[in-house]
Amino acid sequence: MSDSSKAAARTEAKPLGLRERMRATIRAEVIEAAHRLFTVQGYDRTTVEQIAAEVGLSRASLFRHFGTKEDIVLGHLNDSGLRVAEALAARPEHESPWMALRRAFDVLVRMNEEDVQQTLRYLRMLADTPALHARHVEKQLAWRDLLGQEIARRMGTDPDWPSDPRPPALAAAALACLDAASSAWIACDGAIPLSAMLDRAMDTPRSEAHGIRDHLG
Amino acid sequence: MSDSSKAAARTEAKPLGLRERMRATIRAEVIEAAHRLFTVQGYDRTTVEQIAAEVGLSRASLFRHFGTKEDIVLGHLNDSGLRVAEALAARPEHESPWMALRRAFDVLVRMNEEDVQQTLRYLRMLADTPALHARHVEKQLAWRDLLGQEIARRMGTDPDWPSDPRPPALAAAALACLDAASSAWIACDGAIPLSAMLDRAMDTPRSEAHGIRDHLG
DNA sequence: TCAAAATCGAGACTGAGTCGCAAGACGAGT
DNA sequence: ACTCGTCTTGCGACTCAGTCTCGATTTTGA
Repeated sequence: MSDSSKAAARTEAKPLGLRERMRATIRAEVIEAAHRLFTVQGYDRTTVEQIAAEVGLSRASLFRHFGTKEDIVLGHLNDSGLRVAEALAARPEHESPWMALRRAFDVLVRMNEEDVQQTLRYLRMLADTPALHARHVEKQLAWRDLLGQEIARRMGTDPDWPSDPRPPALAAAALACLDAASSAWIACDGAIPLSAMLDRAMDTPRSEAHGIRDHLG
Repeated sequence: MSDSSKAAARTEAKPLGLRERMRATIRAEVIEAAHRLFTVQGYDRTTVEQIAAEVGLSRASLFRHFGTKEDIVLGHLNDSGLRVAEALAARPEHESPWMALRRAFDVLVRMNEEDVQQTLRYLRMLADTPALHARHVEKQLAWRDLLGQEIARRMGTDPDWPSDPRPPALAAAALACLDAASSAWIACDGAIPLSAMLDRAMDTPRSEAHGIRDHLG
């Protein structure tokens, strides 16, 4: 009984102590303060010291919560990646990998639609801050591995190709389409829905090659 | 001592030599010394100070030749990107964009084949050095813009889509395939030719959507 | 209530990248 | 050949990100 009650207590009741909750609160506070400073002064002109002072923390303590300055901005992307991966795994088996990827991205589309103006501002900051640009795409490499694994499962393994480049290539190509669609989306100020951009971008790699070939006959 | 001899060599070898010549010589010297140190100690454990000392320069002066530490390793990639873009522009007009991209990459394949072992070592260092990973990805963005422009020219502009995501999506997808092919190539120690990996990776986005479906149907 | 564990602040330290200044090389005019 | 304005180079000093240690404080679990 003590086992089950303990297990129940850990899982059902709040295993989140004061510490955990405080940690989450501080994280949220830091992110908000940092975004405020970033939008006013720009990312590069804002020092970690300023952010720490804004929330009453020391520089060193801030680095305990966020490993790097970039994590303050990009930290949540890890979560997003996991959610996309879950959505992909939940797609029906008979769906083609490419279409499953397209549908998995709908999770992001919905998240973006929750507050379009906010998202536009955020993506714009990413776009015109080179330091963040590099990290942002690096995060997508993690996504690629996540998605590529599921794609590989769906495609099956080919004994002739011990290291088959196709699953990661497919995942990365889809992410490239996502990026291009996002860029086009912010370029037109969200006038054309992100979902439409994504449809058009992801229709390309699949239809273009043989489409053109058919054209040439 | 080696400092003075090297300094003397630099100033006496070309007393009337042009600055550009000197600059190129120094750049080459730095790159060679840096690569030597990197392969021995690893990228992260080698400081710019060490590299500078190795070639008899001050740290600050080294940064005058290479804007960043990463540029010492990745500087030549800008050139490579231009060459791929040239190769793409030189492809016949009737070729499909996707195939033209595939053929443009042959420039890189040929470069890699010149010294396979050297290339493998170089790519391996890029692969397992996170700091370089970020820059490597950033270079890909420059390539994407370069290639995307030519792709857009070939595809023509659609007045309905002022910012069409398809050209950059196609270019980025191709580059994603290139990356996946390279990764798979180094994963199998070059046992399978890079060109074959690239063929397989780039065949994916085009054939998968209907190819797999045909397979399952 | 008490002891172990985790967190925090402070400060020193490393290393990348920037800036301003002085010294040297180049090219042209005399 | 001389010199003057300009451009390049080298270097010391500086900022900032990120790491580490140490001692003090707080949370947690019993």
